[in-house]
Amino acid sequence: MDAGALRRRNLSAVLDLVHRHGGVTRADLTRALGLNRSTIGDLVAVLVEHGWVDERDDAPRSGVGRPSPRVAPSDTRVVAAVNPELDVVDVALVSLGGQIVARRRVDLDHVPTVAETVTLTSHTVRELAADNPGVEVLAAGVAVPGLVRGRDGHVRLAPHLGWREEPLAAPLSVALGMPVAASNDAHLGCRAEQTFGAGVGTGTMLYLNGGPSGIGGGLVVDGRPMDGTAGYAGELGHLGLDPEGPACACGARGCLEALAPRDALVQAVGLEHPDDDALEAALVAAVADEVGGDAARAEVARQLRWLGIALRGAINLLNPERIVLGGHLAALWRCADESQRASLIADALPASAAEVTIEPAALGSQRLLIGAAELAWDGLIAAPIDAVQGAAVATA
Amino acid sequence: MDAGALRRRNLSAVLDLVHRHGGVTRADLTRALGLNRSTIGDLVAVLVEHGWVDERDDAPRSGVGRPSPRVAPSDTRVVAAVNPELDVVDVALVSLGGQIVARRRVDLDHVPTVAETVTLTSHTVRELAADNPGVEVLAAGVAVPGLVRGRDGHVRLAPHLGWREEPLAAPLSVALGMPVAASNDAHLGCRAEQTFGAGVGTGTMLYLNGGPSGIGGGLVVDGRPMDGTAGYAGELGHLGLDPEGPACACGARGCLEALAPRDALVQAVGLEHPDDDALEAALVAAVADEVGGDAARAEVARQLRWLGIALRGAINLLNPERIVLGGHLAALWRCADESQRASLIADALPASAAEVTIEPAALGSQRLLIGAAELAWDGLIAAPIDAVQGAAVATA
DNA sequence: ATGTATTTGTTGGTTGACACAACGTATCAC
DNA sequence: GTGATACGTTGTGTCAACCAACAAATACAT
Repeated sequence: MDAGALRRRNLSAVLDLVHRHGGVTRADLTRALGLNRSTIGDLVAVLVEHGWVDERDDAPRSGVGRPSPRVAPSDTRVVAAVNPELDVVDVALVSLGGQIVARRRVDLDHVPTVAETVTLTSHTVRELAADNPGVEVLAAGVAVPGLVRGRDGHVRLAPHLGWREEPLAAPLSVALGMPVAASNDAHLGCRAEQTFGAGVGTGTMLYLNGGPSGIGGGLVVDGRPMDGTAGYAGELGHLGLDPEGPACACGARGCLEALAPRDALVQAVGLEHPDDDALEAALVAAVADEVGGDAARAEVARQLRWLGIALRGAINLLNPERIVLGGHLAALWRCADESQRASLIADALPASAAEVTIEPAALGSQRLLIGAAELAWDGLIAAPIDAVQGAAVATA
Repeated sequence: MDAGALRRRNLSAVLDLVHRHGGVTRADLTRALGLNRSTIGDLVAVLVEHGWVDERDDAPRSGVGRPSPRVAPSDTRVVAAVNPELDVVDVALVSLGGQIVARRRVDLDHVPTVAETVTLTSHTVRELAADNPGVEVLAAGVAVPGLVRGRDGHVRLAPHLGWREEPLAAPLSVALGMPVAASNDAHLGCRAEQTFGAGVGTGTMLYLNGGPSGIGGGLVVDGRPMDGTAGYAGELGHLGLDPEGPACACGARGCLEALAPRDALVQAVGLEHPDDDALEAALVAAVADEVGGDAARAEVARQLRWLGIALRGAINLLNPERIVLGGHLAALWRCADESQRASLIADALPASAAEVTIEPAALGSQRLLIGAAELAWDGLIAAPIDAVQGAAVATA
């Protein structure tokens, strides 16, 4: 590593801290990075000069001494976040600091193709940029419900959307004129929760998301997202738990996904196409209903049992610090009683079980877009100076 | 990160390359690290000056141009590696470069206590050092068959040895007068295979070891050992595969360890207390025996099926580049036919399954000691200059 | 044998990033 | 106000890595 790389690394570390905390004082930066005050001053000055951050005098007073200015993320630099789904393409502009600046859900009466997704996204990003004068869109990230090769953002298989072996990041990058990265939606949900949600500050974390099309997940190891060799890690839905269990869409038997499907919960509460919030509310109500809640209670207990077996394996394998549950798995968690919650990890090895905490996801429906934005920010935060000089920048 | 840290990092990177390859040319170092020739020259000079490496003219000639001297690890700097087991304390001195310089197995007629292990180790290390004049023993690493808290080398539980909540690294460090680290034996086997064995060069790797006391394992993520939050990761033996399966020593049901025990293979071939090599040979012979091999074939097939279900889950969860099998799991692999080998990963998601290769472990009975030595080298390689100035050094 | 191309080590000077010390400045407590 | 505290600012110093020019050692062609 040469001296230039050292500078890039430190600039990157400062920008990353500002991003994660949505603004920190210079004094905080000095403490967090262990660098000299004058060096921090210099680094911040470079970032200000390049337009990444602003210095403001609105930091909370923390005691005696000269107050330290707050280094705040620029509110004009944004990235685009995209999430194609069954009947909608969800697009947002997300600022440094992880705030959604603008969002538009483009409803469709059919499942989008890749080509449609590219053109729709491209139009929508331009519209959003036009509606928000002054913002610069620097890069884009896509959350895809399926297996995505991380290296080049190529979609291997998105069964839900009917996509198979389709390049996605490359054509979208051409259409938008900016760098584009794509990844699996659950991975990005995991990233979002780890950066801004229920997993803030954790080193090793496991995220499981239950959705209509199955159970996906993501892993964070030593504070960094772990995507596996090609980007396909985190498929917790396909842990084999019961050789005699029901057949799974993946071809095997007794996967967690087949044993704890969202549909079964929806049926148990008698709703049609509820969103996650509605399902959770109905489930909590049904479980609390002493008279008519038997079916719901039974299904919840059944799914919690399988979830516990899956978590046992994952905890023993990974010794995580935290497990974050999203989607219908969060709903299960919320309507479980204390003993059910305890039994979720009861069968794991005690040493590992003692250190793990389980939390429901915190970011709700913004999760995937924030995660996709994180993916887009990656390259920019890693090399903030090169990025400004080198990248194609779309300005409204 | 300041300039001093940069220097330390680069020194450390050079020393690490020399360690992993047992010697590299200066030209190789410039290519691998991307630093200037003069910088590499400087870094190597510092390491030579501090006694970590020697420069020799015995590099293989690689073509035209001035030959580059070989930077070889010092053969006098060693660490101690220790592996307490049921009826033996195995101790070795391991050089930079991963070579076992000296080894002594201290046989016992009983299971050693922690206190015995400490005194036996301490004596044996001094003896080995005395037998090898000139070597400096700089640190020690212990491979423990049980759960070890990585932070402080405290043994949470080693059922095999009857140890429970016993400090180990701390008293041994006092006895030896040098830094001591301890970790789980399967973790260290994993490290050894990843550094010098069947996993060299892999980014994400999974290691499973089958032994008389169960199935353990280790993980490597992005080229670095992944120990989990407290050091208990890698317990692949306790993936729950069958809710109706046999009870496991851990208290749960249907763990891989309970479904594919070494004992069952030993029984199937009718041996008593064979070592891994003997078991493997007998198993291969029995499976090839058309007349009398039915019992062995059946048990091998049964265990391979369960191993496949476990690997399915692990592959889907981690998308590893390589899976390394040790102990009786390697024996299973060696006597499996092509179709059985293929079916091991057949049920995993195709995208992940396509990228993974399975290999039997390569380092045999040296694995644990080499891994324990790696643990000891960690701190020294991370800060080679500070280590020499600061550490207590035992000289023969 | 000789010369040329190629690769690498060596040397002295230069650049750049961060540290340090001294000083200036803004707040709090009294 | 006054002192204590904490922090930003400025100029100087140090150290690590780079660079360019040169020297050395090999392979290969003639």
